[in-house]
Amino acid sequence: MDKTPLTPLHEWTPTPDKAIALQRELAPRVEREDRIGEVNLIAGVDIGFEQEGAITRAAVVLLDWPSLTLVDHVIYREPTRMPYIPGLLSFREIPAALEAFNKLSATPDLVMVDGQGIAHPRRLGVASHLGLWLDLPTIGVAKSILCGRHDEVPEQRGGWTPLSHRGEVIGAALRSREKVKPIFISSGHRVSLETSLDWVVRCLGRTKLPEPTRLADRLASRRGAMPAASS
DNA sequence: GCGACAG
DNA sequence: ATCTTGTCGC
Repeated sequence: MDKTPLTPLHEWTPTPDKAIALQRELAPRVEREDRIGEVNLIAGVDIGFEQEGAITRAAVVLLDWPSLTLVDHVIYREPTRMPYIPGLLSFREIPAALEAFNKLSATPDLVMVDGQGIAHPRRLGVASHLGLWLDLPTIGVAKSILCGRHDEVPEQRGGWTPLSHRGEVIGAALRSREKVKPIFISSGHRVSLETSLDWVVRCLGRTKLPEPTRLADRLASRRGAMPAASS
């Protein structure tokens, strides 16, 4: 495996062409097979914005497995560095996400990210990119598709259909809840698609999004209160 | 050249 | 992503 240090995004705001070149360079380093140990802590990550998008707000929640109890949570704010460009989302969100991660009280064994993993034009969505940086198993949990297509999704909860792009299965459309539009799961780093689906389903409450992502979402967008931390 | 387009 | 209240249905 390539051990070359990754380019530090926090001190570099790339132009679109440079960002794309970096994605092509990093994509081969993403591991799509399982390389995940015992899971006791699962993290959820999401980014929100304030003041017309001028401020980026990163939120990370840490949940205990299997109780799915909130163990810790962090919110980190900083000036927004880059505009949103489809396909280059990681360059806009990762710097803030990493800062939030550094303030976490413990290192998670698995991370669920709001966005695509390898279900990306160059196979390096935000979940994969973040996984490389953290060198942790990550799963992409997206609410809509960036690229790829799929057939009808089974109606029952837990049913899924492969998401394909250019003749390759890059993820899955998952019915996380009956009678609700599916969510899109893809391996981020060090977790296979099958294992990703297992974990997402196991973390589902009676809501559309799995707990890690759902809670990070609430924190990042300033809605509702967080369940009391246990300990 | 014409759409599509994570958050 | 964000602006935003109530409301229909399981």
